[in-house]
Amino acid sequence: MNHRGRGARALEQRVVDVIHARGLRPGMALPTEPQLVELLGASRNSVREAVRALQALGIVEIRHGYGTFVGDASLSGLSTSLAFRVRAGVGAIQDLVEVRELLETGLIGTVATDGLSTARLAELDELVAMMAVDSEADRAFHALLYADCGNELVLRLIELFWDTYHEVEHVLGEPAERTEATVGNHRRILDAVRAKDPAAARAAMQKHFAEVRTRIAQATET
Amino acid sequence: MNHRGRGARALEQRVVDVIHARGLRPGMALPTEPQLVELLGASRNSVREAVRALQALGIVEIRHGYGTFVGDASLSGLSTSLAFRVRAGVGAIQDLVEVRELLETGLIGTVATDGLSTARLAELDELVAMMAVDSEADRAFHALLYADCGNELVLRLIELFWDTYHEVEHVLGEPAERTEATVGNHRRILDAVRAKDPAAARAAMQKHFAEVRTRIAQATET
DNA sequence: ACCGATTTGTGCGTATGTATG
DNA sequence: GCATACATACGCACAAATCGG
Repeated sequence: MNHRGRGARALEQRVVDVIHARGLRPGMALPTEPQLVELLGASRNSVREAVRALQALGIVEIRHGYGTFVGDASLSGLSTSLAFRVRAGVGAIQDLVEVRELLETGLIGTVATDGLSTARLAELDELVAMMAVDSEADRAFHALLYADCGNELVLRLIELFWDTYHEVEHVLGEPAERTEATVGNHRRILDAVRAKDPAAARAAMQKHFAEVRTRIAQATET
Repeated sequence: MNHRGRGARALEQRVVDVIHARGLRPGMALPTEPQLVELLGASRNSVREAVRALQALGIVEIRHGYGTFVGDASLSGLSTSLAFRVRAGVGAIQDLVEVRELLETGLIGTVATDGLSTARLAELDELVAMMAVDSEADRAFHALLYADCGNELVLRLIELFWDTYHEVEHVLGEPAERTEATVGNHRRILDAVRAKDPAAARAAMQKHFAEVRTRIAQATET
């Protein structure tokens, strides 16, 4: 047994340790490859592979011919991993929607309790109106609904799941028509938020996702 | 000279394409490095860097001296990315815990409604008993609680957020003692599930996370 | 328990493309 | 345009790990 742990992953961690030890912030430059080779006592290949792995996780950002910089660890790694997962798995689409439902039904309760500004409500009204003809309005609606919840992570996650869902929806399913039912569901959600009625908001959200699920079930059966 | 597309990311995608094209399922072997070199027309180092990036995302699993295999995209490798994000100040620990709370309070309702087998309940009883002395029992409890929910994705996500939380907890805070209050909260959750009382289960879960949040608030103030 | 084949891990050298000054 | 520094890519050789005979 190596007291250093598995060689491959150990190097990645040591690069991260260098970042933390030097107090490097996102956007700042890492030591150059020769410097990392000298610091970590490993060959160029090993260092490069470790840095490449960290790039896949969004921890560092490599710019050709310029240098390696600290990244912001965006959720792009989760995105590609999820995309692979839904293509490999069978029931993965339902799982994806169920996660969205868990997050959004929970969040809509707090949003409805706290309430939204009249300006924000007006923006959402407009998005609902456009939803019948513009599929992008749907995404914008869900994003804007939780924009003020103060949780950046859950915002990114909802956007990420939404994007992944629509990628695979287009690949493996029919183009979902923006039916009157969909628009009506979103309007009910918005009305409940405007009335500051958390229970009604949750119920409307559940009804919305229930219809999404049935639409998926129909598409996957064919 | 080289093929089109950005060298690094393009190779990763092409390796993934090979997996999809051959219908490789998780656990099955990828072509060997020399074969990938032949298939993709790239050097061995480039292929290795691409595969290492995929390993960081859990898409493939590399076993020294044996081969490279399709991974299950367990998302466990992404905990370092999320942990880095939190430590870099991009996201907050509270956000992380809030996402866990949203997922688990939503899930525990369905679990309590459907009920669990007596065998599963006995296992959970045992984990609660061990929780006072074994911190790993806490993770196992939350994992086992939703093991039968039929949603593999949400399971992995809960594991991911739990691992990330405990990584940053160890780095930036004191080792959290398994207090009697923690054990009691988990017992209350379990009792509510046994009684098939969704409302009580959700309430117990919220109480659990409320105490986690206060513990975080105390740690971040110091 | 050893051997040998296979596969991944590591190290080194060199050439090329790219951004900065 | 030129020079410098850097990342990128390629090729080769050897070490380490695993499996099956």
